Amino acid sequence: MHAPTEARPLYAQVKALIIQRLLQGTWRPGEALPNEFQLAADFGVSQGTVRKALDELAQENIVVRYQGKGTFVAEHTPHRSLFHFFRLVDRDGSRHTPQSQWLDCGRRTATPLECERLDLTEGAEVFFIRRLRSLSDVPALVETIVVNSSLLPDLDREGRGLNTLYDFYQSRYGVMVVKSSEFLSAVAATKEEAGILGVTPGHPLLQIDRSAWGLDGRIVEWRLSRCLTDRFRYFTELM
Amino acid sequence: MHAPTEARPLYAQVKALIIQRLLQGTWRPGEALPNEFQLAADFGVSQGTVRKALDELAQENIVVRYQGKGTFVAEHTPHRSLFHFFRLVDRDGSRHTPQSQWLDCGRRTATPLECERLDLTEGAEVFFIRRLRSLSDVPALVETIVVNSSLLPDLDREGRGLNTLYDFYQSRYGVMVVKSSEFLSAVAATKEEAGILGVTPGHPLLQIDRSAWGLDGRIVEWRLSRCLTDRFRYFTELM
DNA sequence: TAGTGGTCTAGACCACTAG
DNA sequence: TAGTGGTCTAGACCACTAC
Repeated sequence: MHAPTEARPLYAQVKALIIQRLLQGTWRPGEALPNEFQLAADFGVSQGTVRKALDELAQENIVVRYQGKGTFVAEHTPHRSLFHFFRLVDRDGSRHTPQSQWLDCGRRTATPLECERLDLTEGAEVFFIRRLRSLSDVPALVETIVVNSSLLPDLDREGRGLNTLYDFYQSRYGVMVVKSSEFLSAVAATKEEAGILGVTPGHPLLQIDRSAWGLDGRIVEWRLSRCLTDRFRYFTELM
Repeated sequence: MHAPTEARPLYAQVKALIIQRLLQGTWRPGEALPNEFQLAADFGVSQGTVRKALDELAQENIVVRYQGKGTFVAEHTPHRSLFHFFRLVDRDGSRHTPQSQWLDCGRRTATPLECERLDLTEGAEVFFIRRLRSLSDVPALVETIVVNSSLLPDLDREGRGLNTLYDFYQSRYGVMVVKSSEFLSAVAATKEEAGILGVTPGHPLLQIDRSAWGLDGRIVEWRLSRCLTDRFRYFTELM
């Protein structure tokens, strides 16, 4: 039986309840959820309804399901972070693992643009990282990462020098990045960028303006990357 | 009952059979498919199995389902083509419909690069289009489109001046574009491009190298677009 | 009112994993 | 062998559409 007051389908309600528990930390990253029948009994619905909820969560990379083993909270390993969110690939389509070199970082008041992108009120404090990323030891991009410092406190102390951040956000703060959107454009390298990347000023760079959202729907991070695409290209698929 | 010789799940077999019928033209674009029970009886499976096949086809934009109405072959209207495959949006995220001006077109022997991209043997004939696309009457990009002329014969006679091609491929040839992949990079405008787009040579342009595949898995088209991103940006989402 | 897809249930059996 | 998710079925009822 279910209450007729709630308009959404049952499976959507179950899905929301599971997300709620994930946010509360009921199950940690990598941990197994109870099996379908246990969840079904728990929520007072049939196993098929739980299945539909879990299938949707699996499709959104929030849980991972293995036949014969169980359903697990998706873990943002460095490999997964890179494979999923880092879209620069070699000319032949192959992927390489980037290295990171931190150039600068610290806390400061958010700029108006950052407030807009991070959905912050004027004057809020943010933590920023400026870093150089290389592929096969060749400088590939410079980027500025800005995070809401209330969402990820002490990142400046604990995260220094990290290469992949999304897995750190999850393991350290329980913040799971589940979606990002990007605006791409072609720009000319500034003098500073040209110096870092080893090209002449004005060299065409691919600018990636990315916002990343967490499981709770709040914006976690904004980053602006300026990439050399002489050796590597940005790959995407549309279906 | 089902034959135990086939390893794939039943719903996947049903899905493949439906795709086969779509390729044969059993149901035309925009037409309704038989309802779930009719298809189930037809294929000798249960309605739930047909549903799973149709749900996957709907997710891949191959069919469209409306509660109370039926399941229809997805129609590549100009609007859908643009909304789905044309990724340039205004700075504020809003979409505009581009206009097209054909600069050149014709038949010729494919270049080695085109043979590679279109999976053609050396010396094959292709049809090409070179056109300028504008947004709100402002030149936005120049692109070269190359198609396999055996897959889309007489496109040069019948398609002259068209703005959106994917819906034409479908309505004229029954070729449905279902997937594309793109490689993006930042490049410097050539003299010719600069002239057409109204900028100075060397101006940064976003290059989009796109291949598009049909329902049968064959490559339909390759295009290389070089876009001004001063006013517009390329938008994409990662989940 | 009849026909469609959408949801929900209950139960059977299969395929894979692990001790 | 026991436990998990994956597939498949059968049937009930709901929500929406069109006449």
